[in-house]
Amino acid sequence: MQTAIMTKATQARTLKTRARLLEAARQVVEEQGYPGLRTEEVVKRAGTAKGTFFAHFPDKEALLDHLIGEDIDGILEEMEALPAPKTVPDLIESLMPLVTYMAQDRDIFDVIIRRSGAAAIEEIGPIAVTFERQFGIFIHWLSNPAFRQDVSPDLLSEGVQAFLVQAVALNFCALHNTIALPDRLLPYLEAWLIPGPQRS
Amino acid sequence: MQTAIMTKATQARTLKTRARLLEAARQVVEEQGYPGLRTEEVVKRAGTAKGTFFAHFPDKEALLDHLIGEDIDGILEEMEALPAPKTVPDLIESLMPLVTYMAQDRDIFDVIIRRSGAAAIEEIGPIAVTFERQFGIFIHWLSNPAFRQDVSPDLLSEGVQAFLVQAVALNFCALHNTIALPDRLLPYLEAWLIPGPQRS
DNA sequence: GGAACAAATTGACCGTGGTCAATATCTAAT
DNA sequence: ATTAGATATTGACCACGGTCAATTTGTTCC
Repeated sequence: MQTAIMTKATQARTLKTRARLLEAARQVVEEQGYPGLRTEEVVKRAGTAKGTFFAHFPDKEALLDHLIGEDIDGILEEMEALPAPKTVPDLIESLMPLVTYMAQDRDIFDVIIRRSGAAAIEEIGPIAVTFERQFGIFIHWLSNPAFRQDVSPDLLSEGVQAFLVQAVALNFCALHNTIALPDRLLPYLEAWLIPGPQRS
Repeated sequence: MQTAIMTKATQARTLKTRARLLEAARQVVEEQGYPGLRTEEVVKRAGTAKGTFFAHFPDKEALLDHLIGEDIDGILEEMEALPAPKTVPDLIESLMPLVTYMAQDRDIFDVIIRRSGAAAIEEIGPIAVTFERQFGIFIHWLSNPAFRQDVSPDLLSEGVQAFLVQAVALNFCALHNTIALPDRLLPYLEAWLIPGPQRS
């Protein structure tokens, strides 16, 4: 029987292998950090051949996507538990775990940026999912009279993401990293979320 | 005599080699585009050994930095010749050459982002320079009563860069690329540059 | 059990960026 | 012209991500 969707067939083995690969990868990351993650090492610890790795993940970045996605999900978990911030400094404080995570390593940041939007509809990865989730949190937070009301919370949310990325990116830049992340975010987000009165 | 700074010594040869490498690279890019750029091919056409390439550029990305930097400089040249835009749609139109260039290819975009801030003070690359130049243009454009006056043109300029990057990034994302770049930029920049009146 | 098919696994192999000790070339001082 | 010291060039070599035809393992039906 071959109905339209028939996703049965050998799975127990596959699932175990995948789990072993992920566990091994976690271990390596814990010991050497993300920059030290080598597929060869993962495969060695998982006790599989290299080809097996690439049968489970289209490329190394897909593994990073998975791992980083999990990390970010954990952070968002905490963020969701927080009360909605009512001032910009509060907002920044609530954002800091996420920001610090993204700012920890240049390569991680690059992967996050590259994967934050899916490259094609079929392949929305874990990081892309976390960005949607993040987006939702921001919308919720920004639907608040404490912040500007002349544009939609959706738009505000996109802007916060844009400034957040900009702040972290500048932080990696020697020319501009003398200023701490929260201090950089403050003027951005105040101007974006609570614009002052126009002159003229 | 070994004074503090003594940057003399064998140069004619070096300069020629470097020029050959760059010329070869340009040729390859013209024929195959940036994605098809292989150091081996460059080196082959320049008639040098691989090691020579890496004696002239710390890594392949440094070459890309140089080439892309030149491209962007050409675009900024045109932008500087333009009159200062007085409305957001005008601004967007003036920005489009830059935006389209950045949006042409995912890998180029990644390099641009990674290099737009120097990784260390000593190594400000061509792309980083173009971003400073860009920044200056924006400041000039935004020092205009047509745009909001409650924050500095510097801050406005940083914001424009942030939104610009965000728009291009989202454009690479299948989930969000149904909307054209100028249409995506419009709400961002109107909300950023001409915030409406606050309610309350 | 075993035949027949599907799916997972293997590891030798490749492409490409990047390294480095050895060599060739240049410059300047005598 | 010769020598010494610096600088540029070379190409064999390595690291590491990724491929694929061959093989093993699992499943299904008789």
